Amino acid sequence: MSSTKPAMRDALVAAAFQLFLERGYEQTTVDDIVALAGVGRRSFFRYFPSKEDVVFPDHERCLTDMTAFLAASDPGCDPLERVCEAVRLVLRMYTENPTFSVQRYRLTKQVPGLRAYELSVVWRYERAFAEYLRGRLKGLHDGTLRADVIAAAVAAAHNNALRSWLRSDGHGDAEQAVEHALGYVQAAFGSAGAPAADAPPEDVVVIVSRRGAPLWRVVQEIESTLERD
Amino acid sequence: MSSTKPAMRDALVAAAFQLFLERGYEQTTVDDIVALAGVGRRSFFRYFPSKEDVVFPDHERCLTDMTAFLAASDPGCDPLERVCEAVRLVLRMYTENPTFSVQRYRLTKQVPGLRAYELSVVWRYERAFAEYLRGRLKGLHDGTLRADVIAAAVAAAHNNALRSWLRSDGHGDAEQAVEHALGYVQAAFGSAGAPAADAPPEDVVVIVSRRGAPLWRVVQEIESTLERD
DNA sequence: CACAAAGCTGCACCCAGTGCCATATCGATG
DNA sequence: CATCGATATGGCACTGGGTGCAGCTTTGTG
Repeated sequence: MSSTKPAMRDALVAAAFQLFLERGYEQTTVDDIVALAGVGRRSFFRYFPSKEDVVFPDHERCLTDMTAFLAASDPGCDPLERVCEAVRLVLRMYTENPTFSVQRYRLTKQVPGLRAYELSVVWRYERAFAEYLRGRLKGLHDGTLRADVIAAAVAAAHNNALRSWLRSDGHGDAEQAVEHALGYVQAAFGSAGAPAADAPPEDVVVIVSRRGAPLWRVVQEIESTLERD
Repeated sequence: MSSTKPAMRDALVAAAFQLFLERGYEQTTVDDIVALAGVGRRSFFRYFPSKEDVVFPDHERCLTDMTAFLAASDPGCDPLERVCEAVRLVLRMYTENPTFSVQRYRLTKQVPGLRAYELSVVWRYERAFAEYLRGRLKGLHDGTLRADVIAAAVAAAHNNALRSWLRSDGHGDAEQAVEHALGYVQAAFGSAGAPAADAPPEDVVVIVSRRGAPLWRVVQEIESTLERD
């Protein structure tokens, strides 16, 4: 099986986090880690391409899982909804190990190098969203633009909720927070993507403004909404 | 003056790019660069904290400029519009040196380390947007969430347009492309932020619908629009 | 038991980045 | 003009992440 092998890998992660937490990330050398884990230095780099990778041991797996999840989508489903579903998948990875996630959050928050690394990881998730959306929105006006913007918005919503949960030391309800944040994005782009292959082009524009709104405001709103096509 | 001093800095950038373009980034050592520039190795790190920084020589300045620009905003202006204005500022930095920007784009496209670095740079722009928007949307429902999501959307729109311009080798019209992309974002979040302090609550409802539009579509649109508040 | 494949280790090496100190350059001042 | 001090530069040695290689051990298999 795939879960019984990596005893050494887990030992390295454990040793690394123990040292990171008691001395700090930059004050810990790879030699320190392998000494504590009782393995050779070379073996560390067999399991982790770089020192930073040991902080995000499961992201690679999660990323491939998520990509596969998107690839296996029903071609008729709502693309935005599907991406939101993928986000919930990612969130689950964090909530499965709350204490670990919180510890990692504290580390990444104060070590610039780790923050940069995390950024590149998050970016890969966002790219996965965008690639999927590009495929679904292909042919539509501004398809790739929409795909990129929506992917970024979804990722930002996820991060916002996740970070607030992490700041609460894993006490709040992460699922609910993410649900709320995704709701906001879905409201903003509400099926602004592909209205499913079966729905023909439509021309419904709804503007809700408030009594007493300055006229220029209403006009602007109409213009900008129309421009969406 | 501030523009007459950094002869050495410019020489280092020139030497670095010459070597990067003819040998590749990773095949070029810092020693190679300083040898070509005819300066001491230590001086390189005096001007650039890391080898990667030499690829983005002006981002630090641009970032502080942009932050100052946002900080100097009229408190009554439309926040989203202001952020879009800031984006145009960033774009200008790219379009001022098209050939340089295109060369850099080719480098970052194929060197993972540089891509990661660029990511962290872009992230700082996005954070500047988000911080500004957080200040402007403070107190509103989901203020920070909106700020983060809108900032991400704006940055994504900018990047989408910028990258398409860079792929065209700087031939297309970058301004127009970014304008179009920003238009999409403004349509999606059309002043969903603060309706300016002077605008009191309004209650105007305008519905533009094409004859024969499916009713569920209208309802969905109404829901999503109402939720924007 | 023999043998091969895979995993682990140590070693030597490259290169980015840093701290420290010596030197040079230049402007102000007596 | 000489001197002094601030600032810019250069050289040097050192740390530490990351890699290629070659040898050793373990494990599974006939």
